[in-house]
Amino acid sequence: MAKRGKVNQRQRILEEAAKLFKEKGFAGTSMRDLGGEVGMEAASMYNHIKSKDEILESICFYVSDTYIAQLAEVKQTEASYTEKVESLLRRHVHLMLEDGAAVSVANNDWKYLTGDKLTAFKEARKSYEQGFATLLEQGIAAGELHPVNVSVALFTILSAVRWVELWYYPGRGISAEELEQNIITILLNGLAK
Amino acid sequence: MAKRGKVNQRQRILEEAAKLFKEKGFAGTSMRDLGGEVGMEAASMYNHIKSKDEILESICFYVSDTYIAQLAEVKQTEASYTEKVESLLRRHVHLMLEDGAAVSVANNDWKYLTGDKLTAFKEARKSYEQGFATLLEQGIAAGELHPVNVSVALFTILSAVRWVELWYYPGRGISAEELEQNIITILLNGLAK
DNA sequence: CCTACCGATCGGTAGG
DNA sequence: CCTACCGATCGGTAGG
Repeated sequence: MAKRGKVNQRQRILEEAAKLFKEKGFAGTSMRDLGGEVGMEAASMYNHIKSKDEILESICFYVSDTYIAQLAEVKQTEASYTEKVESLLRRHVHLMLEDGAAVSVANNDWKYLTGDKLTAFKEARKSYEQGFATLLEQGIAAGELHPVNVSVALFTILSAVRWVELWYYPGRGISAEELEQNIITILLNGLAK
Repeated sequence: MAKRGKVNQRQRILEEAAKLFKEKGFAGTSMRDLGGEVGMEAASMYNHIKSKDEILESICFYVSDTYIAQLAEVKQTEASYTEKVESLLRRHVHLMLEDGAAVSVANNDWKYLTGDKLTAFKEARKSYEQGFATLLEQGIAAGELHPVNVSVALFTILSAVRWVELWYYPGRGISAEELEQNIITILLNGLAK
């Protein structure tokens, strides 16, 4: 029998919640729905989590923390700016493939955060965007990248990856590596010959 | 005094609903919230609409109908495939700028459609995607576009435009024309030099 | 971890 | 277009 510690059960609740929130939205998912997936009465889950809001917070900050850590990793690398952008892009695709439900929730349901948590999440996101934008600016200044509007480039890149989670599953007729390479080719080299 | 016919009031309800659904999600918006924005009791709106679900349907199908009409327009044009793709892209950005809230709802809240309407919406979307994909395939076959995976290219393009509505407002330090041109440059010519 | 239950809020209807 | 109200469902608590 697998051990069912408090931590494990909490983790299970968070994982099932991410799947349900992605599918039906935070507001569209009831604690009774979630209980059904976890195999527990709604009331029983309150032994492992504080509130429905706290579940959302855990998922959103897990994602924003990961993004920020990845940016820091890439920044301290010794590589050209083009390579740094490419590397960050690959990490985006990877996280999407590994933890797509959580990324989806952080992208779409962060707006249901409240108070301090909402403020903190917006700040984390802004700080990540600033860091990424700086990378693009440096790449342009160094003559490595086309002199496009940095904000437009930033959001185009960030959005371009978001569909992956809705579309990709192994056995799609394309491997994860090919998927990644295709996205990078389109964004770095463009569609037109 | 402006005339307040039944049709006008219905239109106002749909417009306010699109804004609220975008902001708080379909499930997160109550009919009382909506009544507050429209300036009417929740119960009174039922003289103009059949149900909350019907509001969502009207918004989603307005958007999918528009997309499909734009695709048909572009397809019958005499132009290179690259130009057709560019033209379709420009229309995407335009609709986003003109009717951002509705586009946002069709992108994010279509999942709350039910029964026949859900089926019909999915089919409309699939038919649009097929049509767009065919354009890309033809462009590749003609040697105009890089030989990338068509599905990957399609979804990368469609997603790359979605952030516009969340970010852009006149006075952003960039005009609508520049915005459009930057997005097209990035997607067609790529970021790297 | 469950049963029983709370006050609040939901979409929607009746009747005027 | 409003008042009054319906049954259903919500997030969450008490007590065991």
